[in-house]
Amino acid sequence: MAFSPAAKSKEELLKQFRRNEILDAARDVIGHQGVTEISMERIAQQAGVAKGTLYLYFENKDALLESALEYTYQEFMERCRSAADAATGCAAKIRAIASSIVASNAEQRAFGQALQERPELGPEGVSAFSERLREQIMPFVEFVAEIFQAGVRAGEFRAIDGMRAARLFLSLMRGLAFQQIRDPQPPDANQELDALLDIFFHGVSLGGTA
Amino acid sequence: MAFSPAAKSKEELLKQFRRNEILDAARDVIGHQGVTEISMERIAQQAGVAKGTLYLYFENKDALLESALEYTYQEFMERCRSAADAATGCAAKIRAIASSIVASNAEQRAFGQALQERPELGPEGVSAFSERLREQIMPFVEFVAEIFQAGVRAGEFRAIDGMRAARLFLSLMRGLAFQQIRDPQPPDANQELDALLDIFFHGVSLGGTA
Amino acid sequence: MAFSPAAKSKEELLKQFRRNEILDAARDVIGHQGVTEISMERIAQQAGVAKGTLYLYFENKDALLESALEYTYQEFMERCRSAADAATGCAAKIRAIASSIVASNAEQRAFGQALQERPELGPEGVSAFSERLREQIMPFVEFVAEIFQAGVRAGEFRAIDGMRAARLFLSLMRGLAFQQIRDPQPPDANQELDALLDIFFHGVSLGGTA
Amino acid sequence: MAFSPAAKSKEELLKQFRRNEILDAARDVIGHQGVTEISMERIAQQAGVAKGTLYLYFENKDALLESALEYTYQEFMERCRSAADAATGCAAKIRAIASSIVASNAEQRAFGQALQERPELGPEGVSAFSERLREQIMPFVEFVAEIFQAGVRAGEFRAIDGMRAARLFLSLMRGLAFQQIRDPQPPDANQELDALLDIFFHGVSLGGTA
DNA sequence: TATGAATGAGGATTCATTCAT
DNA sequence: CATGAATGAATCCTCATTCAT
Repeated sequence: MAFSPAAKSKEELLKQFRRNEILDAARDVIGHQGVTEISMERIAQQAGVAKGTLYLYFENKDALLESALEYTYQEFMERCRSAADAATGCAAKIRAIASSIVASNAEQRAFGQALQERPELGPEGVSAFSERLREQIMPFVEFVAEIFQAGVRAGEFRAIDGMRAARLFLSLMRGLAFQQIRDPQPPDANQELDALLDIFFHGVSLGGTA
Repeated sequence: MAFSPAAKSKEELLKQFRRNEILDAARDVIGHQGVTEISMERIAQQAGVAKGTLYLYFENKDALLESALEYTYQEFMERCRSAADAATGCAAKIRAIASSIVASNAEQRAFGQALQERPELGPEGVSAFSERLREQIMPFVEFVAEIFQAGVRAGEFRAIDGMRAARLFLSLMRGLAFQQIRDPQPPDANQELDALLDIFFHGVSLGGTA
Repeated sequence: MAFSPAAKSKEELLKQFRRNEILDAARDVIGHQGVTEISMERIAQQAGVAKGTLYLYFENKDALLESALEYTYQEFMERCRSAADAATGCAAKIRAIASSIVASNAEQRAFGQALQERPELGPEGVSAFSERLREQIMPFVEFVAEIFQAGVRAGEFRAIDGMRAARLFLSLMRGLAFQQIRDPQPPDANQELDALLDIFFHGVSLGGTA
Repeated sequence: MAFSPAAKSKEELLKQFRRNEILDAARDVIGHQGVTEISMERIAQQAGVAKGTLYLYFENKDALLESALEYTYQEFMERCRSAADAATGCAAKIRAIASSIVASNAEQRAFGQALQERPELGPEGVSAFSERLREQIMPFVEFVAEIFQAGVRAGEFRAIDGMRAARLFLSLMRGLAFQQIRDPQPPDANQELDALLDIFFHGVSLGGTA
């Protein structure tokens, strides 16, 4: 009758493992078919399980996709944080994050999708879906914002608003991801990145700060 | 108007008018439900016509959506061009375009959607759909790029690549649109725009041009 | 004309004329597309009138098709009767009818269709449609039957039942029509007819009448 | 059975069984409504399954209908072959086939439909559909033709062409089926058959072979 | 009388979800 | 737990029919 704690945790682990297998599969499918063209059938195939099994691990399709996006985001944001932590100086941290994003993007085209945040779910934010994604992403945006703030305090950056800089920076990265994904023959990502960061850091204007 | 090319007879005009009514309806629905969640039923309701009527004006759903996006883009790009032409100086032209976009966005939330270029169609970009949209947009991107080039030649801007600057600028605008659309209580768009353009023009770095 | 019974006023005549034009068009379309694949649109195109106009002359689609089949049958049966009347001897009359059918069939592929009597309308004879066609055809079957009866009385034919012989004969003709219509490279119709009539007249058995 | 080729596992058998249940249902519906007026809804009702289930067993409506006709034809032709094989003498084989057809027809009114070979698909015969049916039927027509040829060689029949005799014979059977199906109060099928075969075997002419 | 734009019921097909095994 | 056959709501699209002009 009584469960041995070991057995229990083993089942827990197995469950977790299965869950992640499914999320990996979902991410792959997202990467190949885009977020909205996905069918449960296809995810099940990719994960090597039966359709019904998906419902043992996830409430429904939306929950699964949401988890898959979260999962991808988490991994990606983790990577960015590590890269930032390893760098010295705020500009360097920003560059490190940018490089991480470019690398993630190269590895996981799905990320490019995820980054675009399922805009088809509508601007109203009605769907709990996009709401929760926002919640996921906000801490990361704030993390980047703080780097900018620190840079301002450290005298590395102008007196800009951290959040705005963060958003502009991430828009830039999204645009780059977009180009790399959509362009049939995209230019070298790192060159492109350097050129864009140059503009981002120094502005387009000739005269420097007003 | 850009969308009623040489409409002669009364019937032609009426047909054109109806067509545009439907496209308006589609744009509204896109604005409220996102591109992929739309049903013909819903568009028909919004347009105040029967489902079958849609098929008198458009081959099928994809053709209708494509036209609706084109329609929105055309109108929007037209507006931006006019604003740019009316401004003197390259920086001023860019600001004028930015203001147009903010205004368009305020009026037509659907535009925010359209601007995001149907990413759900998948990374492959295979579909003739997204391909045609790219073709629509490219001339506009080049138009903006040329403004930057002119600015460089005129000594208003640093020696930046026009296309990259244009893409960065449009990413910035997309990010702003995104914020305005998604944020439940977005900050004032014009203030926000000014702050972002400040960063865009002068960069985040303190030292000005390297 | 057989189908304009006592048309008096000019308007009546015009109406009758229009009606027949439409029926011709319908027959042509039937000949090209089969009975069930026909659309009112297509008939209207062929007749050179607007869709709505069809409804000025016919209650609905079924009534139109029914009339078109009747029209075709009438013309065809008329032709067969004339041919039979012109021939001397019962076997000769039968041959004459057979030749008429082959000729009609060659001219009007639609006839082949019509001859097959819209079997898709179901065996139950539920539809008033197939019922009325039966009524149209019966007199003609009886006309042929009487030729056989006369042949029996005249000593030209064995003591067979006229109706059965008529039905067998018409089945034979239908089979021939079927072959000519469906076979991608049908053999010469007249040769084929002669061979079949030979079997029909003399039977397959070697010994003659038992 | 001809329709369960090498069914091994229990699941295979079950699947085969379900498939046949659906085909039976389709055949019934064809028998009642004709080939073209059928809806998937109706077939599903008759089979006692949901609409979607039909698509688990058949690609689409056309594939289902095609299979249903094939299924009916196969069963019917199998039956005719068995009857023919069991009979001695060519005339007897032909009679045996005729009896089988009459019996099949009595049991399965749908057969009468199927026998009429979907003429609504139009004279062009372009559709792969009717093409495949032709391919199904041809071997059977040839089978009957060979019986006639054998009869000629054996001195039972006159020097007739086997294929033509076969076609005439099958036309006769079709005509009989038609009568039995359409006539509100059809005469006794066997009496009718005997009378028609009498004409078929001995011809209508008095004089025997010319 | 003639038109043809508009209608909307009807039908094929898909796919997320359930549940008996 | 896992399965995958079955379900049926939802969606696109067609086309016979109507009716304002």
